[in-house]
This record gives sequence, C-alpha cells and structure tokens, in this order.
Amino acid sequence: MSPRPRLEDQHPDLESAIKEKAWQQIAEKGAASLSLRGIARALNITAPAIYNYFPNRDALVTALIVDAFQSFGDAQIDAVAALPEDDHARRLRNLGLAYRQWAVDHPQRYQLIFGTPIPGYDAPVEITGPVAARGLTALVEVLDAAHRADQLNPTYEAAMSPEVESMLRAWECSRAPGIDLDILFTALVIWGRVHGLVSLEIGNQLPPAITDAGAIYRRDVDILVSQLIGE
Amino acid sequence: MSPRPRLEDQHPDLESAIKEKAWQQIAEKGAASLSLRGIARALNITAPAIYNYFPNRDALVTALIVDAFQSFGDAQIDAVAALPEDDHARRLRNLGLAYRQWAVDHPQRYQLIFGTPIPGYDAPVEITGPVAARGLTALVEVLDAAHRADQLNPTYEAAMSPEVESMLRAWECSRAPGIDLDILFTALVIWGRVHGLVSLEIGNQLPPAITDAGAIYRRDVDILVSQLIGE
DNA sequence: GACAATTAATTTACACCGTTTATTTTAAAG
DNA sequence: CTTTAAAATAAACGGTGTAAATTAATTGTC
Repeated sequence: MSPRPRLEDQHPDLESAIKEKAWQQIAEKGAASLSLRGIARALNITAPAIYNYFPNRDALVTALIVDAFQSFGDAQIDAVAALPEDDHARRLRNLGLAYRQWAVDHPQRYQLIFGTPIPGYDAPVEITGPVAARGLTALVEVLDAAHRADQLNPTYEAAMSPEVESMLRAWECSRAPGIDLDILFTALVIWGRVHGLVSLEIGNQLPPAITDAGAIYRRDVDILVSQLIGE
Repeated sequence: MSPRPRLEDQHPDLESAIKEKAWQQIAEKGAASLSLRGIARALNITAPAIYNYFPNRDALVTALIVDAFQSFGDAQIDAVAALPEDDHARRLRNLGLAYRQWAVDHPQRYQLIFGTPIPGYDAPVEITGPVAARGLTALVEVLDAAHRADQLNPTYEAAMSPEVESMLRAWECSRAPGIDLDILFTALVIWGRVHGLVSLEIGNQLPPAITDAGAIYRRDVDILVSQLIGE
C-alpha cells in the first residue's frame, strides 16, 4: 500500500524543484508573473501535479515568502555576527547597510515579502509573522546591547502617549521580554525609515536624478547611527 | 459623418464611469483584482468597449495612478494651506500627519501608487513622474521656508559625499532650482521615513501588538519635527 | 506471483482574464 | 436617402488557477 513514485528520475525532490523554478521565474520576470502552469511547463510537468505538493498557488507563495524571510533574517544576523560585540555603532551601521544590500541583491524577493505583487494573495500572518520577526529581532538586540552598555542616546525627551506605551508593552511581553520600551519604539521607527528608502529605491520611485540611491541611503544610515550612538 | 453616440443614456461619460467603477472595484477587492471584464460587467458593457477609451488595461491603470497622485498631492498642499506661513514646525507636522491620513483613508490608492499591485504593470515614469513630484514638492517648500527663516536645525555635520552632492545638484537644477542641497537630502529622507512606516501599516506588516500604528507614527513625526525645527 | 490498496500524475473541463478581429449598429454629414 | 465614420458587440485566441475524473505505478499482503 505505497504510492506511485514521484518523478524521481527527472526531479528527485519535486517540491524543492518547484520552489526553485518559482524563484527562477520570479527573478526573471517578476513576482507578479509567477504562474503554476509556467513552472509546470519548465519542469516538464502538468500544472495539476503541483497540487500534490502545494494545495494551491497561495500556499506555494507562502512557502516562498517563508524562505525569503529566512534568507533575509540570516543576512541580518550575519551582518553583525563577525563584528566585535562592543562596537555598537558599527554593528548598527552594518545592520542598516545589510538591510539594503539584501534588498538590492534580491529585489524581487524584497517585493515579494514587503510588497503585494501577487494578485489576490495576502499573507497568512500566523505563518509569516514569526519568520518575519527574525530580522527585526536582530535590530532590537543590537539596540538593546548598546543600551545596556549605556551608549544609546535618548532620542526624544517627551514621554510616550499612553496608547504607544501600552502597545509597546504588549509587544514587549509577547515577543521581546525585558526590552526597554524606548528601544522597541526606536526599532520600529528605524525599520520604517530603512524600509521606506529601500522600497522607494527598489520600486524605482525616487526622482530620476537620484541615480545612486545607495549613496543617499548610506548617508541616512550614518546620520541615524550618529544620532543614536554617536557622541 | 459622425460616430455612433456613446451609451449616453446609461453613461453620459463612459470614460469617467469606467474609472469610477475601477476605483470602486479597487476599493472593494483590492487593486490586484481589478479587471476590465469586471468593470464592463458592472457597467452593462462588453469588455472590448473599454478599448475605445483606453488602449489597454495598463493605460487605464496609469490614468488611475495619475488621478490618485493628483488627489494625494492636493491633500499634501491642503495640509499646509490654512496654516500660518511662519509656523514652520506646525506646517511640517501637519504635512506628515496628512501624509499618513491620506494613505489610511485610501489604502488601495496608496498601494496602487507606491506598491506594485498590478501584475505585469510598471508605471511609465514620463507620465507618472511629474504628478508624483507634487507631494514631494510640498515638503521641499515647507523645509525651504523654514530654512530661509533660519529655523531649520543642521541635522548632520559631516559633509556629503561627492556622489550624493552631485546627484542632489542634478536634481536641484532640473526640478528644484535654488533649493539648498541639504534640504533636498532631508526631504528625500523624510519621504522615505514617512513612506516606510505608512506602507508597513497599510501592508499589515507591523507586529500584531501594534494595534494603533497611527500613535507610533505621530510620535515619530513629533520627533522628526522637534529634531528639525525644535528649539 | 497475483491482487488490492494507495497515491502520483495526467487528462479533461470550467471559469476567469486581457486582447484581437470581424461585424454590426448608429447617428450625423453630404 | 445614402454615405461615412465611430461606438459597441460577438466571437475567438491564448493565458491563468483549479476541480474532478481518470490513469498508472508501486508496494504490502495473500
């Protein structure tokens, strides 16, 4: 009572082969034009065969997104792994540079993760959420280390509004126990700042005169680091 | 030798009716699921009839984008129109708040403009570019006014890299003659910062604990304004 | 070794999409 | 009227995701 064998001769691991071809298609023609039939064609397979590995197209996309988040999170973690643990400014700076670098190296993946390039698809947060958190966690950890070393400048003297404070506390309890609320706020805002410039660049939405968005980005990161950690 | 009349009985201005229904569909089911056939169905029209008004789907989308940019630009301009011309901090703050407000009020439009929700579509910059610039221009003008009133704090002491400087100068010459390069840089960076947080909120990509992203955003705007114009 | 059970893969089909072509309808101009 | 030109339609093509039915291949059991 065992199944018909998969097409092991041609594709020892069809599930991986499908994802691989999907990435290939995304890299070539953009995430929007990903198609099950196209993947099947490229693999000498019929389209419905894919349904043995993914219940539908959205499930495949979700799997791709999870992989991409993993890769992105790894890049963030790697960005600080080799740096001295007490050079908080350099760690933060490298984190920022690595953020953009990953996006520039994999623009389609970045848009797949942070944009909405797939018609009708919206990510199931219960699946993508945890993986997505990894990158942000790296940032929080770097900020927290700098804070514990007393090298983090206070960014804003005014107290948080009660709403902000309670939201951040809820977040802290659920995902980042023991982290200072100011740090969580700063992490969120940095994330937005960095994501904004990068997504404008990737999306080709900056003024045409800005031919090297990376240079702008690097200066912004420098400013950010100097404000937060600089003397 | 005059043409068959348009369906004036049902739709006095079919072109507008098409765009209107398009917006309606976008608002209801997202920009990704906009379909010519769906629009036609809703208007009791056949799909190819649309081709008398728009050469193809992308042209319709471009028209929608232009309209959206117009609306967005108006919102930005209106945000400062009624404020005293010398209250630069308030003007900047209101500009920031209006940015998010428009996005929250019209999330689908925002994604249509700044995301890539339409499969296979990419905006013709020569058409969308000029309209897109209006919003940014409003920001530049507010910053410039504050600068001329000597109320703009220097954000960063280090000199710009040559690449950044030459890019900004090119931009200044072509679109913003007479504006200080530091201001242009600041405008770009503010844009990214604001866009980033808003697009994360609209895209539902913030941690679930952040139930009121607006509160976070407002604090970030306050920080921004206080850094730039604060005492 | 034959049989039944199980599952991968294909075939077929459906409903949707954007778009093209050819055709019809219509109103106004000559 | 008749001609003419434009608007709308009808029909068709190739594309998509996906569901249902069918085929094929392998393996545990007898």
